[in-house]
Amino acid sequence: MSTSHLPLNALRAFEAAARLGSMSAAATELGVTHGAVSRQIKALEDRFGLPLFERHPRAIVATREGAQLASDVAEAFERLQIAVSRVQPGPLTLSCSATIMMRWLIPRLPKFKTANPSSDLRLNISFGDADFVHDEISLAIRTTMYRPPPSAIAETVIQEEIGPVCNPDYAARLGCSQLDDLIHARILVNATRPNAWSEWAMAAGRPDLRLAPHEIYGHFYLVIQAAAVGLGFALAPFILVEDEIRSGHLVAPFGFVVGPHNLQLWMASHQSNRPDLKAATNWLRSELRSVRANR
Amino acid sequence: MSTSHLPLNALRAFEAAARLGSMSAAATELGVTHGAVSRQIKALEDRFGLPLFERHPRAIVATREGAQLASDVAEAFERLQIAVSRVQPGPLTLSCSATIMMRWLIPRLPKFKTANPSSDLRLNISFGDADFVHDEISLAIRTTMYRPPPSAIAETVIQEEIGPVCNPDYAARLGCSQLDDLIHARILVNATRPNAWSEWAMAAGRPDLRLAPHEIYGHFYLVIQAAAVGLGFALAPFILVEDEIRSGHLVAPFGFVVGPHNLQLWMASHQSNRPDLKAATNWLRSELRSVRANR
DNA sequence: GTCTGATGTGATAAAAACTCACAGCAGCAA
DNA sequence: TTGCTGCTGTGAGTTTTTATCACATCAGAC
Repeated sequence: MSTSHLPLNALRAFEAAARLGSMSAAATELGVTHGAVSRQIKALEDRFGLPLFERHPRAIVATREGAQLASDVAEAFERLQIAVSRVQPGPLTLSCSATIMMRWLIPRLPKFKTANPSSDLRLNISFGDADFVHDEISLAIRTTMYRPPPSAIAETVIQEEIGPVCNPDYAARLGCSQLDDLIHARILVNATRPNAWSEWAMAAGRPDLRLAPHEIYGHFYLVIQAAAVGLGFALAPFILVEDEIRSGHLVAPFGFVVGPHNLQLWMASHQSNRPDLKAATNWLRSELRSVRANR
Repeated sequence: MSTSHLPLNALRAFEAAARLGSMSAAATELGVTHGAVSRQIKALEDRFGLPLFERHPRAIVATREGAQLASDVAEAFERLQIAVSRVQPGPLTLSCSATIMMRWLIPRLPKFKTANPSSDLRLNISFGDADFVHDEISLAIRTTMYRPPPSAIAETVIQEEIGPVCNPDYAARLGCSQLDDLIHARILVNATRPNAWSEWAMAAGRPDLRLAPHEIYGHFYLVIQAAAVGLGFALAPFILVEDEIRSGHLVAPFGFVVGPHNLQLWMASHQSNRPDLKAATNWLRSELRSVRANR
């Protein structure tokens, strides 16, 4: 089968189904009905004369050949997309966690827009692994808790500084003269960083300090919000509470210490020639470097 | 533009047109009319909002963006094709020059078929550069006059042995007691190896021997045929005249010497797991190694 | 000046892809 | 068991895309 007669659309439908593990999901992604995807995949299987999926009542599982094909085809489509995006660069897409987005990036966007008036910007909320090609991400802020994917170039920008923060009245009520006072405090925890408190205790030179969690929240900004209204202590990176501390809504009676993680910028390597990406990288790098607790 | 909405068919038409430098040629390759290709490319240009080709009355020339896109897209399609051919291996395709094909490979095919009865074989005539992916070539015989493409793994099999050959009556008439007798002979030349005679003179230890060509032929087998009917001396690799020398239709009064080129096998790297390719490679390697002049 | 070999395009035909609606399947819960 | 759910498969019919055909246009070649 020569290049001239590759069943391109069928391969795309197949790749999506294999990646998502579902024809219906692939159909949604492609903006068609599940029947269309089913037919395309059937046609592909007929053409190859072998099954690409095992059908189970609630799921499809790629066969050995199907999995191999899907992986190879996915890489080829990824390259195609990169090729096209070079000709048609989309908006500059910044990705970071919901919390950094809400508490740090969005408040600074007007400044960014002023500094980069011609930038066509789009925001993407995600944390951890990022698919730079599929999600068309240009630039991401991540911690070294995660490794950059092969399609991205990582650059460490700053060490994360972490510390316990709470409502000023709560701090006054509790009395915060020494770290051990925290034992009597309500400890608020973020589910995505379950070890944060013990990491902090280690960094603060008190690895013996065992603090039992009172509440666990799914998002960092919920933890911070809870702390701000006096429900206890959140353990927060300075970058996420900088504004509240300046405004007096939060206090950090024990200051901040350098934690075990670094903040990185991940740049889409296939977009590294975009001038707007370079500008945005420079701007973010410099803004992030100015985030330092007054410890 | 996300992967889900890449204009795959238009990109394929565009890639073919860019590669062939002509929409009509692309249309032929794709098995459609030139109008279809013209429309696809137009649609692509409209979509990107920029011209991909400069139109000239007799030719199209890719713009800077077009050339970049074509090259990237070509690589992606090449990967797609490799991915598909892994699932659907086509026939085992052997490529060599017309002369090796006619005079060496085809006479030995019955032997090959006996040794590899299950092989589905296809022959491809070409020399010099080979596009292993597009032409679906599995294995090629080439000389070191050419470099293997990145998609192929080269293995040197044997040193080419070259020598002047002619019709036995012609040799008798001329009298061939020493190399200088060639000065009075009619020298036949193959256009694809214009330096062969001087390379041979060098290899034979007589770099001073200048032999003026009398006739130039476009194909090696024409040169050999001309020599066989008594029109003069051909300078031939032993592998191409082995059978004629055995049968007495040609003689090599000055024997053969190791020439400047090696014979190589080029294997399609993306097919290296095919068992039939391994078998064919082994068979060809061993048959080629048995080609040695009795010098 | 005409011919030639290429591409562009309007109208129309063919093919491909898609939708819809329903069927079938097996896990799950009552 | 029985019905419910979430998925995939498929016949019939429709929509959309793509291709063809026939002709137009262009500028260099002869």
